[in-house]
Amino acid sequence: MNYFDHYHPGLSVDCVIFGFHENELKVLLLKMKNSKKWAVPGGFVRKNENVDDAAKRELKSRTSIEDIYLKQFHLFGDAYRSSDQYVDTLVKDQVIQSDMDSWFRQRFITLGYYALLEFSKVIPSPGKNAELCDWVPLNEIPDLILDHATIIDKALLTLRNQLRFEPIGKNLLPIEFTMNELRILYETILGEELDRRNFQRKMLSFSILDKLDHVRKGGAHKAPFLYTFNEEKYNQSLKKGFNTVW
Amino acid sequence: MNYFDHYHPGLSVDCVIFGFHENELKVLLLKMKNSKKWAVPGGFVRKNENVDDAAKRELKSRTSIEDIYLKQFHLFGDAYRSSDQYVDTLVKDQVIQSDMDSWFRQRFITLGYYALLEFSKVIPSPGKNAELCDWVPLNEIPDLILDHATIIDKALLTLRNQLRFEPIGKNLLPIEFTMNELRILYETILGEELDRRNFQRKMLSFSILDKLDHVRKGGAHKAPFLYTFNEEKYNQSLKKGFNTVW
DNA sequence: TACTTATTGTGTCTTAATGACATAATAAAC
DNA sequence: GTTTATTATGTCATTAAGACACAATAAGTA
Repeated sequence: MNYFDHYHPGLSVDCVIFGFHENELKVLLLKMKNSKKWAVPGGFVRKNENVDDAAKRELKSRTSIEDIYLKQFHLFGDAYRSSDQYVDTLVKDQVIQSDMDSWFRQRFITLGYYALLEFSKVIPSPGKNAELCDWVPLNEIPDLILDHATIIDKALLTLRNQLRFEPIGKNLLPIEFTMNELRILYETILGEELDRRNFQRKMLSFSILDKLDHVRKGGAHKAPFLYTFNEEKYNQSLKKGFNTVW
Repeated sequence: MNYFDHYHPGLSVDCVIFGFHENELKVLLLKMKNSKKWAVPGGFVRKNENVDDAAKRELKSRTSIEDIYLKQFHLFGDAYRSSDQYVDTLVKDQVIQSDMDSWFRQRFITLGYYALLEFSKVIPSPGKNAELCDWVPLNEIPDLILDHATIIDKALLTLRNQLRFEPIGKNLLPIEFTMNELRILYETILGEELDRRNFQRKMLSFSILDKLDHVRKGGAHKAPFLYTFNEEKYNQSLKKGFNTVW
């Protein structure tokens, strides 16, 4: 197969896939074949395919999930973000066949997407170019290829700013969750501690959560109430926006 | 000259250039040769050029301005955002020579940038592919090629959201301006009226403006004081951000 | 010159949001 | 039954926001 015939030249998409598990924010990464380096899942764009759809396609094949909260956040377009040395190692390690050499030696720009999804629903699948596909906590990111560390940083930064416009917990948490879990998610994304009581007051003031009549038993101490997003109210509030400041 | 030898394939940049003049927000547009349609200034990316630099280059050649506040805001990547019919008219109207035909018939994705600059400093220059380069008020946008109307809409939307992170007046207004001019700029971008007195209070609370000791004479009625951005305080505040909400 | 007019400069008041913190309730462990 | 850690809820002072009043003044008018 000749890549030049089927894909848009010099363009890739990379997806920073966020999940929340055991009170930690994690990203789904691929371990490269015959290498210690990891990478953000990514792919190429078919000639007649919307760029957004290429990202969706890659996401589905890595996670098995179809309906995904997915947003482009930045185009990484520096002239020398890839290099010949990098492709040399790919060929040497037999990650790519030598007949694809000229495709991979192109200059590539890459469009970064971030995805939010419920950890437990994901079935990680490495695909044919990777030997492993796994969740990695944000503070344990391993050595990454190319500028993928930058791509993750920028995704997190965008997510942090996006928090002002949209309560992203809806996409990252399971149907039922405690206020504590929601707050810890916010703290992780914002990188700062929030007062437990004030957070709850503010969150409830948005009127997008339903308090359920049962609690999460099993842990030590007092059992916390469970909450769920009220889809209808959530969508209504989303139109108006959640930030009153201007 | 063969475009394929010099430029990154299937990629363009388009710049939505904002200026503020006579209390109106305007964009700099190009009128296409032999056509009634207008376009946002744009260009291609050289093979060894950062994408950002390609946008800067285009901006400099249209406005003569070197140091520009410029931000990428969205990649427009739908598969059929261009069309063969469109290129047919370009060739027919001799906007492009027929030997460039195959270059222009590629599928193009385009990266949208918005620029903020001081109206009076700009020297509009149409270049060789347009017959006119002129400022157009936002509510008088003419018929535009391709998806350029969408590109402008999205730029304005991004600018509106950006207002929460950065007082963009600094880039759009001349050194000295009245509080009234600053407020009208905000009202235009936000698309809503703001209370004159509350706006002033809020703006001054940021402590990034210096009140000058002279006023703007000439208009009828009481002469308003002039203000200027205090560069040092502005940059300090920018680090912390201007929005207290989360 | 004195008056009119439209606009600017500044202040007040009420209400809402935020930040800091206190206390009671309760599930699990001892 | 008691202890312990956590959750649920409330209070209070401070700050920000929204609505609006009134004095000051430059230019035009009589």
